[in-house]
Amino acid sequence: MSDIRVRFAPSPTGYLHVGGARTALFNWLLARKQGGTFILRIEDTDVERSTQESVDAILQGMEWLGLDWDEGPFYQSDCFPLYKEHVQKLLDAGKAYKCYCSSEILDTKREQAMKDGRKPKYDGTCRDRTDQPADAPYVVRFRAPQGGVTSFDDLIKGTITFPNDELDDLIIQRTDGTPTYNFCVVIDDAIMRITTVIRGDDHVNNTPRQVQLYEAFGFPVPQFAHVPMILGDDKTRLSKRHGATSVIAYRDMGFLPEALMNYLVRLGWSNGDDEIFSRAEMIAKFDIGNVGRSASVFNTDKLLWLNAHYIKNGDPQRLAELLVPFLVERGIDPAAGGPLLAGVVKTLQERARTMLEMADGALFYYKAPESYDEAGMAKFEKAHLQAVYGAAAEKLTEATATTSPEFDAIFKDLCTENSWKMPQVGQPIRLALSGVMQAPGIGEIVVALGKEETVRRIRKALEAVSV
RNA sequence: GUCCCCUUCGUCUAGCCCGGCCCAGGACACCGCCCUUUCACGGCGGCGACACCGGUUCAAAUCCGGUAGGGGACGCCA
Repeated sequence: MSDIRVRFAPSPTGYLHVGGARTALFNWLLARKQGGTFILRIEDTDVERSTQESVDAILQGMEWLGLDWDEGPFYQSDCFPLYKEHVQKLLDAGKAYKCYCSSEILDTKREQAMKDGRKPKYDGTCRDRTDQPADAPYVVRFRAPQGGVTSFDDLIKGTITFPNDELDDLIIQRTDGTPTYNFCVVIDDAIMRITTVIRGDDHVNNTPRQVQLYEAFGFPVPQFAHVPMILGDDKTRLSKRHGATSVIAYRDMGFLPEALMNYLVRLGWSNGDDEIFSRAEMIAKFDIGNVGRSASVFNTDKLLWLNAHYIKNGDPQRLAELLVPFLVERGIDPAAGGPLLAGVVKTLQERARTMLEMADGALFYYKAPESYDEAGMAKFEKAHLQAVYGAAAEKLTEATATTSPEFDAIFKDLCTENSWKMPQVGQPIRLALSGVMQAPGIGEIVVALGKEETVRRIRKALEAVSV
């Protein structure tokens, strides 16, 4: 048991997207590997944009992935008094000051600076102001050190140094008295005794300010690890316009949580040439130091490949349970009759890349074909089809045909007795049973369907070709 | 614009810290062949990259410098 403490701190302004999920995963992995503590904290200081729905969506996403936390969820909105108290401390120590500049003035100054090609930063108007306008609204700003540099060692990117003159006096408390993000993270991470801050690298620019805040309070500065972003296929920041980014959307598209986890862990991190990682393996092998420094592109093809792998090797019983909602969506209730779902799943495991594909492939088991693939039927003479169906129906009726070897024997007999070639028998039967040309092995289908239903479908096909 | 970061096959990456084993390895995708009663699975093979320029060195993907390109940040959002 180590005393490493990490946290995942999403802001509840939307669902859990894959980028956030990966950040959560890396935190979780580090905690689990080292026997540390993984804390979930909801950063909802922006009351305007935070919603309960988002909180629920985030928790749902984490639960689906199996990212369990040890403490929390804590809500920053519950801690306002604590932040206030710390703002006051800084004020009392002269390390923060009240600023009466209106946001309008600030905005115009910022625009002007951008236009002039200067870095837009607070000009320090109120930094040394001595008068205290009585009722004027104000924000509280941190009195950032001037001159010199602030640097920190990043576990992933190495040492990063910022000239202090690039940093301005950031607002730590808004006009309405609420604290701002950069201030809250520091207080929270310090109070929760976070030892390692793992977050997206869009935060590196915030880090020096936070370090200064830690130092102003005399808090120990945690270690930082900034993980690179996940990009869309056009190499820009992943967003809705790249398609699905929500973790739950992947579930609904028929992805397995272990596949998404495996994909995410390999995005930006690697362990030699290994591609497949079980939970236990990723925990055992994960090393934050092996995380790459550059952004990576989200590639659905590879995710699909991993998903296929986990479907192929999954437990049929569990897959069957996961498949039910997809079937119900297609108007089929496997519990209402028809072949045993786990048996159906077995015939589809090597063919489906997603549960959605599997559901589509499973439809014919529960709904006898009403029509037959025309191109497929057209390959055979009508008389041949009639002969095959007639002979097959007769032979199967006599047989037990409840196992695959049994069916194979019948199948072979049909071929030899009539001197037919395998495809001449196989394809017509496949058509009769599934209606389509691409389906699982006929033996598998027959076993799943059972003798009676098989015979029924062949007779139905016989009728169809006899009119 | 300013600051910070990044740069190996189309994509994910190994190798880089500790130069030679790398005319750069694996995986996905793609192409071909084999297996096969369909589709898939699987097997085998192919295509394909060290951003660029200079320097250091007997030797550089690996070290140093510069250039270019990309991303991020610059908010009383997080």
